Amino acid sequence: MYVAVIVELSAKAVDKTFTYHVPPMLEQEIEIGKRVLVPFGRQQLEGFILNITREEVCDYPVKDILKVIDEHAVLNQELLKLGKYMQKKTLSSLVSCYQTMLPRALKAHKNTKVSKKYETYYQLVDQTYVGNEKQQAIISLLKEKTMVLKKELASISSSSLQTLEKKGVIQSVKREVYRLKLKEQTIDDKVILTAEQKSVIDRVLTKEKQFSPFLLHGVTGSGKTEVYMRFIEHVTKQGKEAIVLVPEISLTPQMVERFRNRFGNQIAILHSRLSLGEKYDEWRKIERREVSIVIGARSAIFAPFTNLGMIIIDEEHSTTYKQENMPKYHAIDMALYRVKTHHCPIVLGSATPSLESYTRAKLGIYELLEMKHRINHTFPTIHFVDMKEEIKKGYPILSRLLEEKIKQCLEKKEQIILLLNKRGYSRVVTCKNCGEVDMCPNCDIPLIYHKELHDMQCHYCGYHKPVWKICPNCKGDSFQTFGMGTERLEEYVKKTFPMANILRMDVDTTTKKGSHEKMIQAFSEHQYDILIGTQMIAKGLDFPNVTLVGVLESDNSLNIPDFRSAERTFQLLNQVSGRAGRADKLGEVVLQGFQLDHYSILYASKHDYQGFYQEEMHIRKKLNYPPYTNLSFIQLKGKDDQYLLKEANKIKDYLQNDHTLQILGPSFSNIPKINQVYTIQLIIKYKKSPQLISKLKFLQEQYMVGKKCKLEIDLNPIRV
DNA sequence: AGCACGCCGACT
DNA sequence: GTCGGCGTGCTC
Repeated sequence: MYVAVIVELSAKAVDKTFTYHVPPMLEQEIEIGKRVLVPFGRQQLEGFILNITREEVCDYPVKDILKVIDEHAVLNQELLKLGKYMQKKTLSSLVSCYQTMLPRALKAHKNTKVSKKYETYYQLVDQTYVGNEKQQAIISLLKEKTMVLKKELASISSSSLQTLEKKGVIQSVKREVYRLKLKEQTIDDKVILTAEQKSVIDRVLTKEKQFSPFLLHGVTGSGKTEVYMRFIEHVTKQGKEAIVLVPEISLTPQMVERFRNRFGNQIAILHSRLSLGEKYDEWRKIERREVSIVIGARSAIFAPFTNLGMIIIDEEHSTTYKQENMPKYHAIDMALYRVKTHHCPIVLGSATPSLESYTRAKLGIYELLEMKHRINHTFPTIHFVDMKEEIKKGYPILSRLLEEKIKQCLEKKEQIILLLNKRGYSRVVTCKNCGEVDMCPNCDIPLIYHKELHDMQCHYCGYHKPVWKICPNCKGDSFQTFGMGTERLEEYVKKTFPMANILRMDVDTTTKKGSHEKMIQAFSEHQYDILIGTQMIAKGLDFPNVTLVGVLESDNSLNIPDFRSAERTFQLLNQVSGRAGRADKLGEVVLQGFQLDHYSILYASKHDYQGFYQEEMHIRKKLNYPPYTNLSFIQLKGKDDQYLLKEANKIKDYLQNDHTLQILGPSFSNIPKINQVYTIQLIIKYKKSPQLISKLKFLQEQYMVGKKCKLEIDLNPIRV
């Protein structure tokens, strides 16, 4: 017997299978999709079995496999095929595709330390034995309950426990335990469906046994989650399984809780804030069919179910569904591929679908479902405040209007969310005398002042240093600061409203595991009146008592040089304003900014998706951007920026031979230098180009070795 | 990723 | 004359 093995190394040169002989001892154990340990050159590596053959003719000496690692295959046939599809879609090595589909504990890698966790129990074997007092206490406990935890018995007397085991009176049993501990379930309040919800459910379920992609366009507060739960209820009743993707599950604990309350232990949860052991356990629950529902972030799309009945992707426009490092896959691509194999529906839900998805719905590639009404029938009122005026009048942080609204809100004992997508205290520190700016030595961007830690931080490379005492340039000792972050906003709001309880949520305050959940919990229990936070608080939070949302620098994201910045701004504002006034109370939103007449902000304030879609599509057409064209993205990274520029121009010349391609750049990336490494990029626009993939593969090979720079390719990038 | 092979500069 | 630099290429 011989096996074709792909080894754990992720380099172009080893992106192929290697043939090994299977010693007769191991023949029983081998199976496609299992991991094996093999000799490879002078080292030993792990790899996946991709094929098994009886005979093999080779012109080289074949080595034996050393060990079969798994009892059960970690990759089933479907996932093996999906990995090949991912490889094609992302131009990454096949083995890296397989590795990303698995939790760390099951990746083919020598240093995997994560394993199953066991608890030791004891049971009584000899019913007749009579011992001393301590021993009898243990025995009677075991007579009462057949299995008792070791910890519990050892607390009576660990030495007696040992004696009894040695004498064969009792016996230890190991049981696998799952590490993820969840809160107790509460009562599930199953609501009465609206007509809109009913018709959406009916429409999808008529196609439950075929590949059928749906785009569910439902405004915030229209009850999408309830619809998802009904789908899942139906699917699991048919004995099938469902996957639900959410952008970042640790930010949406309420949603998980609702699912858990309805489906209890049928759910596994997968997201990045779980420990490696917890992730592995959740995976095992799926593998052993102990659950039929998975709710999780991007990588949960690879849940090894074999009888999928539906995939639901909530907030389908979210950028978190695209992996930023290699393999740069998009979860929606993977999901579509899976539902095709399983002949089942997929529901992409959003209040603000991506232009690409909405266009697909218009073209009939997706079936469009709409939910236009909020369950409580009100949209929040939106106020605009031009900060140019406010600054002149001496209100640079909170406008007079927002301050007044906060006051009113606090008097009514209602809650407030303030969003500012910048962390730290102030953004730039300059010398008053000579204007010198404190910059990051590794990244060429200004350092950000953090008051609590009293240091200067770089938000890109993590570099930090003490605050200047004297200017290194002119020896001056007075400085001024520009720009505001959440830390400063918190300080200001505390000063203005000393009686209010204020909670700040950003990367700096949520580093500890579980702190997210605790903070959100505390805020929802009204332990705080005002929640101040970055982008991370905008997603899917559902607080019935929040009646005022203030967005500071709401037009900030428009200044990012990306053709999707208007779309992002629209999505963010829509989402944020959806947070206010969800229950019976009327909500209000205050948008502060400098260019509030921008169409993305105007349409967001009118809750007019259609209007935004039309206008943005018009611009995309004029400028030849997706969805009217396809994009590919090439990045060159290296320490010598002049060299990078030369190489990028060479690449441009090479690609420009092909007249189906339009090349933009080379240009420096948004953050030109991070950690001493420069990034230069090229954007490739095309309608149809049969040659492109092979050209990109050629480039990939050229830059594999021997160059002073690294080349990265992103097909269909979501950030440029 | 490792590790050897191999072909050019500064040393006992 | 040799030691060692790391560019190139191979690993079943």
